[in-house]
Amino acid sequence: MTELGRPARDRAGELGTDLTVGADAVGSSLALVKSAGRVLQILEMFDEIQREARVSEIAERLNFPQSSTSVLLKCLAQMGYLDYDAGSRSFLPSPRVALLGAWLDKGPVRDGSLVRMLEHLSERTGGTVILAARNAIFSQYVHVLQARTAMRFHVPTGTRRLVVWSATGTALLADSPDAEISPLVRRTNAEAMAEQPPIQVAAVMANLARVRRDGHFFSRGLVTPGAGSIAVPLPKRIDRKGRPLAVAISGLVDEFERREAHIVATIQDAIARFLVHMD
Amino acid sequence: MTELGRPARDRAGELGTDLTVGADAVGSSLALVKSAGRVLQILEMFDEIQREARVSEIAERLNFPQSSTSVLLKCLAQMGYLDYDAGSRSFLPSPRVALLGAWLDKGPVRDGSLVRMLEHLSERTGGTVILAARNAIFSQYVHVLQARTAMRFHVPTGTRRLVVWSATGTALLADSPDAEISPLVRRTNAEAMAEQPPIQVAAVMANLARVRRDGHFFSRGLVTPGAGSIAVPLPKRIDRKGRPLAVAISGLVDEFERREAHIVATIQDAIARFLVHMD
DNA sequence: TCCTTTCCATCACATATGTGATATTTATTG
DNA sequence: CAATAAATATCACATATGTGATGGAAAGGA
Repeated sequence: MTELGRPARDRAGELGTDLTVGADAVGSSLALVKSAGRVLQILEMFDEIQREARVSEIAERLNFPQSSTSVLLKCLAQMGYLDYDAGSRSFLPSPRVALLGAWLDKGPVRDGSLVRMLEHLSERTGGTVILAARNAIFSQYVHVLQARTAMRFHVPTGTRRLVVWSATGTALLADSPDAEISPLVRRTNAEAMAEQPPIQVAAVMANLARVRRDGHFFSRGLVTPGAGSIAVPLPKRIDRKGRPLAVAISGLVDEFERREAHIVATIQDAIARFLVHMD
Repeated sequence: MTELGRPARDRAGELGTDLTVGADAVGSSLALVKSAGRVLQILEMFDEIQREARVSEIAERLNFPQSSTSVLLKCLAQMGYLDYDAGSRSFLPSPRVALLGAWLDKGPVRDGSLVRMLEHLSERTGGTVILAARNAIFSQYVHVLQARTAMRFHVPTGTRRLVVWSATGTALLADSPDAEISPLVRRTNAEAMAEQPPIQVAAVMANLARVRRDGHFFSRGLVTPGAGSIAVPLPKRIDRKGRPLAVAISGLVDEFERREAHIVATIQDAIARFLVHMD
């Protein structure tokens, strides 16, 4: 049987250690087609470690059984999506995957300036840096740079939060017309009710008002107790199709209380500096 | 130049119509894990059409059963790799996939100048433009721009040719030490013998000598009768890890006979113009 | 509006896939 | 060079997945 409970490394104890924030990433029930999800998890894992890896490491990191991992990797290599180095018995994404999503963005995503901006933010703030996009009723973390501090929240790529009730989600909704909000909240309450107490439209609207007024949104443990997130909507047109994107920095709420102004300034400066040259 | 024997499916009638060149792309026996391959085929298909698509179209293009396609696409959307637009019932890769392979190349692949070069070649020559990388005993077509002419060979992305016996393969091997060739030919004969008569080391070496001397290799129906390909090795360092890549233009062998010098010049000019600024 | 056509979701069975256990291979150590 | 440890491949079964068939929903036409 699969182990649905969180593995031991996730025991968050008392804020004294590495908090792993809930990751419904891709696994479990979300994957109607198991290996479909795994393929992409593997590619995303490489995105994170940026070097070759061997079967055992991949199996361990992603919590796949070793035997399945072995078969899947071999298959991906045969198809030419991974290169296999027999000497080191290690795998690495082939040039073929580099082209997979390339056409999607002629702008900052493709030329790397968006990623550079995220790296810059990571260095400057030390916090967890998150790039989020909307997916149905969720804000999904599309790219995550883990925090550099000793005490940190670990947030896997692919993590999802309710778009109407999270820092990144609020930022993503900043440009949506008011008329869409209320139906969205209803839908959210309908679909995600089991896990959350119902969300109030008024509260969501209040958050939206703030992000629209201030240009950023500070969530004080909106989702994860102890965690603060400062989210900022990215300019439209970052994505080729104009889909909204948002950045957020996450860290300890107490620390972020104090540094709020500075962090906001850092983010906005970074956006201005790194994302100017859009076609 | 000897002409290799080949399976019946390549015997393409009288050259009067659109020849579909054999595509062992990803399907069939190659996919030890069916849906793993399909996921990537889907992403590659979007790369080709560069717009949203609906279930039926995707199923048709890729020859997947509609029911399976439906489930798989829904799953990918749930995981956030595709965006689903309920209005048009269409799917499109999300920004999440744009980042998948981005880290692999800081250079021409990532910033798009490689792709621009390929597009340029497509416009200038009208032929099928192929980017190939090595995968075990194969040269695999990593990116393909279909020809613009009425009479054309259709070559799917993912197609594989023997690296020791194809235009792109010969170009890929140009920088390999001689000592590697003979074992590679033996391995090829061992693994692919059933489909091909044995390949002679001497013939391969002769081809290599030509590509090294001329900087390009013209295959006159080496694999596909009626098709000519002119392949040129790309400079090392295009790929971050220094893996070899090659471009090729394919078309009618008779026409290419005449245009050979011009096409070679066009390719080499394009390489010089588009791929100069490598880090 | 109703009829026709196209497109998609769903079902239940046949089958491909995932997995724990185990064998095999490769690396490490004495 | 054994002997041990680590890593990966393989096997056979349990199970998740793929699929043709079917019905329902949306789009198009009269």
